Amino acid sequence: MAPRPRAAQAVENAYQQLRDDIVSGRLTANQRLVEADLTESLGVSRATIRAALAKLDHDGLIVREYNHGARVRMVTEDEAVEIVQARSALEALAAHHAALNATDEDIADLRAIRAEMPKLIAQGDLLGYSECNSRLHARIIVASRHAIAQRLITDLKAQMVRFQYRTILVPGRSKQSLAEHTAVVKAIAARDPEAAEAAMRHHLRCVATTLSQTTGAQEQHARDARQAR
Amino acid sequence: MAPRPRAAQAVENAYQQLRDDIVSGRLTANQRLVEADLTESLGVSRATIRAALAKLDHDGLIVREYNHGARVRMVTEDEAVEIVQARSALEALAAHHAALNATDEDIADLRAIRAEMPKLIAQGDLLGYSECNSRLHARIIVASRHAIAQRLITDLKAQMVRFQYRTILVPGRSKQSLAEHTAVVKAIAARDPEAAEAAMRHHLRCVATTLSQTTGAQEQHARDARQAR
DNA sequence: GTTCCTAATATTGTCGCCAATCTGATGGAC
DNA sequence: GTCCATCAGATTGGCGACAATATTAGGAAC
Repeated sequence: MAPRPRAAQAVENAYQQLRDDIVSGRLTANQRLVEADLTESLGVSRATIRAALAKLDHDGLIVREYNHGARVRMVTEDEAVEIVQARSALEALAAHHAALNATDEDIADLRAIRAEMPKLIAQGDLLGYSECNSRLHARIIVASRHAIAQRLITDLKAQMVRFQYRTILVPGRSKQSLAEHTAVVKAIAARDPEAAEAAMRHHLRCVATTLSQTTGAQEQHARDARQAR
Repeated sequence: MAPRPRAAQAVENAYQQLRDDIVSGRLTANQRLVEADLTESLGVSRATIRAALAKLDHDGLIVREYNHGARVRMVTEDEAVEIVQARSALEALAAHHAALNATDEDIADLRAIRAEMPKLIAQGDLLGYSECNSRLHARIIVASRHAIAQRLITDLKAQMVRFQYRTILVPGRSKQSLAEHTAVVKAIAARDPEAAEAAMRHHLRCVATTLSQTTGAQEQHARDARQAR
């Protein structure tokens, strides 16, 4: 029952370190991850590196081929769009179930989170808004009581980290986003599954569209950074 | 480019062996998987066992807790229903994209597979029908050209192995299933995304309902087999 | 000059061992 | 008789070394 500090987890540390390096872009796309090198740079054994690589493979952040080692698997813009589409399908499902299963406490929380959003937009704190956005989505999924959807969406979001602030930076997007979120919360509070599902689907379709439109300079940048094995 | 027989992969063998043991039910629910025991029974080293357990964890077939080892994670009926619901959302997405992206060859394949189904039902070969069913679904996903949906659905199906023949055994279900599949193929062939999505959603909703109805004697059996740590 | 074969190197796959941690039991104190 | 501390057994976490495989460089034959 105790929190259990349980520090000094070698694999967890190595995993987090590598994950940060990939997400932050310190490791470029398709870059090879040689286990011996990681052993030296991270100061842990190869078995530990190997376990960490297995977790990164699980997250879809790297690809491993037999006897060929691991390479950084940078998500392309096209894949990001596909991920948002898949999230759309799953979060619509979650919204549906949230409308069916939400408790009064769930709904109070959702309303509280949504109420924060206009303030953050007014302050121009887009980073804070994006974080608030994530919290709202996460809370809806919890309210849905749908464990499978929760797990899948969490996994998908892990692969989207590189794009998490992309859409909200588009001018005018934040206000539209707020309206969409409001509609979702309202439908769940009204315990209308169909409306909640439709509102969430609409919201994420807009996100996908916005994401597609940013596919220009960014894609060029990705090509520049790419390097052969 | 060569197929590369590449046999005698220790981890792959151990993984397949354990996977079969779990799927077939030779390993009961919540049973502990002690690495030392597996080392002896499978005749491979602990590092190999460990890698195999990581893959099984990735598949969701076992759960691993820190310093507590691994236990068999038998999917319950309730979770199976959730998995079908998530598949429904994702396969509806795939059907939508299949209608958008299918080539003439894709459609010809889909029609060919669908044409096999009535024969198998007439012969009473429900196992063959179930296999044909899987092939049709898989072919639709390939035709969708949606890599993310394909990966997620494949992962979900891996967790459903224990229930793969459950629904088709329900009397009268096979004929209904055939009609549903026919509607999906027809909508994709007509390149009507909305209709394809709706048909697939309807089909999997029926599967989920059928699965829920079988939740009785089976669930009792699961409770009996359960054992403490 | 090109191509194919061979060998050297680099990298991953697998193994056995020791340390850290958790579980359960035993024994003493109240 | 009950409860808590201590200790022994069991099990996993982490490490270094060896074997298997792929990549690459070099040289010989045509």
